[in-house]
Amino acid sequence: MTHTYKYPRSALTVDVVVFALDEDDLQVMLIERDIEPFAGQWALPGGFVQVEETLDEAARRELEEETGVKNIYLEQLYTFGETQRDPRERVVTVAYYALVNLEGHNIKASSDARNAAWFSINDLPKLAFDHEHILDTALERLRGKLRYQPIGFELLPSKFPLRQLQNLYETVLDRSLDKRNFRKKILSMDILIELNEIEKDVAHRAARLYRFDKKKYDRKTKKGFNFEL
Amino acid sequence: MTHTYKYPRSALTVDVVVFALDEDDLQVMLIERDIEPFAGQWALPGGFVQVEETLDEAARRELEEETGVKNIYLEQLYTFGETQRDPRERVVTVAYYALVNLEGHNIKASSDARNAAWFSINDLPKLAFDHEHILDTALERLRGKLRYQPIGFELLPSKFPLRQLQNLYETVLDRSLDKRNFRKKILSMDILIELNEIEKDVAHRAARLYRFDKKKYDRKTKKGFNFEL
DNA sequence: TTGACTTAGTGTATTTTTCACATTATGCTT
DNA sequence: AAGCATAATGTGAAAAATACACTAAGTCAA
Repeated sequence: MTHTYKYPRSALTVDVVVFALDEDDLQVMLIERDIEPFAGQWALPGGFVQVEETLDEAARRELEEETGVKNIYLEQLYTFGETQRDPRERVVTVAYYALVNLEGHNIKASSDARNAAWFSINDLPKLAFDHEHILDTALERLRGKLRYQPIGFELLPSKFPLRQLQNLYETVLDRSLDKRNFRKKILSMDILIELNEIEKDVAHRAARLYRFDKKKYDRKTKKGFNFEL
Repeated sequence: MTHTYKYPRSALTVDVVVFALDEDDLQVMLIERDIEPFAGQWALPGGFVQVEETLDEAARRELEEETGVKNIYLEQLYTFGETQRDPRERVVTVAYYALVNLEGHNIKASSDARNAAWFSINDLPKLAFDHEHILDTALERLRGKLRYQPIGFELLPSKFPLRQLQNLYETVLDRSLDKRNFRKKILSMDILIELNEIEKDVAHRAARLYRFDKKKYDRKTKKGFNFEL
């Protein structure tokens, strides 16, 4: 069965930039394409939007189908509509970015027939389509957003030592921060719950664990929050 | 002539929220619809994206066609893809927002057969589709962006007294600012050129005029700029 | 021409925030 | 018990934000 329209229509897709945090690097999930165009090259997970689903639904569906990742922080990034971005025909793509923590979620890096894998953003392969451009845009947005919204916690397990949080900021913002000032500032925001729990299985003094208190944060004005650190 | 595809496709449109600054209010341009659905109701300017044009091009084209406004600051806002946002069929819209200055541009508020007009954001009519939601999103974005990017100048004529700039911030952010502190801060940013010119035809002491120095701004890091004022 | 009116233009003291910086504490390992 | 690795903590100086009130300049009208 086919579908006929009076005027030509663009195809509409979603693509998702999934970020996660390694020991010391920001990682992105990529998929090895098995069909043309760009067969064999790495690309962002994504696919066609169906007419009966919203864009967010499409992004989540594609992500789960292709990587097994679900129930994550997902936010629309930008819509890319250059006329020649796909060699076959006009394809407009609504890009999303997602944040996951490597530990909490059971990410099957090759759940599908397709090959999926994490790549450090400092060591990326050549990407299909304009996906490098999309990725750059996502990274810029993540860095920007991290400064005034507490989204970084999405990249961490639910319980974490302050050192890990600082590490996250240092990694994403790509500069080092003073430990005492960092702790002072983040604690003064009063959005963390200090747990009666410490790290396990570390070969040195164990650090206290904290949890992000989303409710507490939501109650605050949000306005003027400043995570510049 | 018709166009046939294997799978059904969403229609793709652009809509533009055009902001301008009145004496004491932020204004939005709206168009009175002459066809169903929502005939007779006010809506954002916009229309279908053609397959051979980019999204930005479509936004500028529609804006000029419907309101005569061109050569303005235009930025993509968000893409709205709820399945039922248009009663006829699935329509995904890429929303933009634009900033113009009322004085500089010759805006024909009813250039087309259609009726176009400015409305204060504090006194809006009922809007067609989900355009109220789009407008709210645009306003939130404008307020947010104003805090760390010097986009406010787009709403002013090229030469302006500091009072007008302050007024802009007060109007958009919806709070009052201290005159001395405002001047101190904005001047310390060193992004304005002080002109050897003063206001004309005012019934009191005339104020000195300034111009935004985009080049100077671009040379600065931009990072960490803070227009919180 | 003068006095009243309107808006422009300016400085300082206080508080708050940011920044730079080094030592002691704790628990594990051998 | 000594050594090692990381956790945890405070203070002083500098910079930025804030609160606040008067004089200057020009227009208008009597």
